[in-house]
Amino acid sequence: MNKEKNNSQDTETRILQAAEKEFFEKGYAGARTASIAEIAGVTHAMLHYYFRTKDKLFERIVSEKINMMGNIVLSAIGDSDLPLEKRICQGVERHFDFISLNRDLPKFIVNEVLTRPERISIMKQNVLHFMNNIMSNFQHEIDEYAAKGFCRQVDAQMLLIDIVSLNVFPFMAAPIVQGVIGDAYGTYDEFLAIRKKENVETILNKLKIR
Amino acid sequence: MNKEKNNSQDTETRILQAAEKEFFEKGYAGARTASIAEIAGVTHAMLHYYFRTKDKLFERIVSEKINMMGNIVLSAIGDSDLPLEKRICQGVERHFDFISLNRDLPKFIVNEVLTRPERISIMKQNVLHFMNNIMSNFQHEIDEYAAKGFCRQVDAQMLLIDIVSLNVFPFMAAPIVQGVIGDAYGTYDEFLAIRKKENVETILNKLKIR
DNA sequence: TTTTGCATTAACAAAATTGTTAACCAAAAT
DNA sequence: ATTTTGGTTAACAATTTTGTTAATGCAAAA
Repeated sequence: MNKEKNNSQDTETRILQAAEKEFFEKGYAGARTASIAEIAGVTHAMLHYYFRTKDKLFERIVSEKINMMGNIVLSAIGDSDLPLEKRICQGVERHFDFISLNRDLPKFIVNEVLTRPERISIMKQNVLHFMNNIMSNFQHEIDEYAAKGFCRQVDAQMLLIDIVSLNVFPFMAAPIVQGVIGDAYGTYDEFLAIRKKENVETILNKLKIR
Repeated sequence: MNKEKNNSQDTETRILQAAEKEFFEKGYAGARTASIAEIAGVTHAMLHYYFRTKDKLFERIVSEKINMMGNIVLSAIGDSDLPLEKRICQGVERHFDFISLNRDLPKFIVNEVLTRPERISIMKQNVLHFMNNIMSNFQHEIDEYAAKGFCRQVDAQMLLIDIVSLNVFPFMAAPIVQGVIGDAYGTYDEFLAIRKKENVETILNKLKIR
């Protein structure tokens, strides 16, 4: 009985959501504007009405995701007001959880951002500026702990790369990993829970005095 | 003076090489048969003459690469006739070097194989069969060393995933990593050499008794 | 020498994909 | 009441991309 009203806001966001799904699954080249429109439940002329071209629509998604990628990396460093071990535990876990909630994001970044120089530099501008400060503080904190003999003198940047490497891989290569492990750890999500702890351990191990 | 002879062999392989380059750079959807032909230096009708369709040409490349992927993973386990520590050092290093020589392979596998169920199962068939035997031997060896008190009782599968994670990431995410580290380690290839050692250390650390 | 088979080419056809237009409609503004 | 505005649609145009065909050349076999 209640007529559908003219809902410009709604269709725009529906197109954006559909576009994200399609671009994430198939990449820019593989995505079809007609599919996006179909997923969004609108005619494909609407897509062009709102976003003009496939390219402009894509850029909308990309710039959104480039920002997310900043958080994904920074979240791996943890809160600076916690003691070092806690901080690192928290950092690894938060980073892992972040990716778990955005499982296709790393692949998208690798394919659609890291292949184009302009986008790489946008990402650097948005992330790197923060990063350097935070990282040098982080390195200081490690150095202090190491001076007191509480941990080894590890390189903060290397540690960050370790964390991201370990956390990203089980999501990016999920089908292979699943093939290798079989059901030895239960469902894949159960494996991931175990893997998360494993990664925390691996990182803490690098810090511990032998 | 020496006339070019009818060189069917040559043009076929030229097309294959060009196809590999194009598919690796742009993926299936982004690749253009006309570009492939141009890179190969032949008319694009030749491409269809030799491989019929873009799809068939692509499958040729994919099946070749699926086999390489078997090696890439298996190389991470090392030679079973070496003592455990040596074996792991060698495994990590060989795996790292393998990827270093095939830097675009992991991305290609993630995008073009892991997204299609049929191809995943082909890969599993080609890799998994070997893997299980080798892995269970590997686990046995670890267990023996651990029983003697020479190392910790670690999970072989987890260790393998650690190795592959750590080794693959600096290549797949090279532009970001480069952005983060800047020139703190010299050129990127110099960084990679350091990173290789770092990865060996990280893995050995997981084995060492604390 | 003629014929046969294959490689090669250019031009063309077919299909898929993106982008545009003109007409239509419902609601708000005048 | 009528005009205007913006969303919506269907049909169409333009472009890009894949795939085909008929004609040509050329080297080795018959």
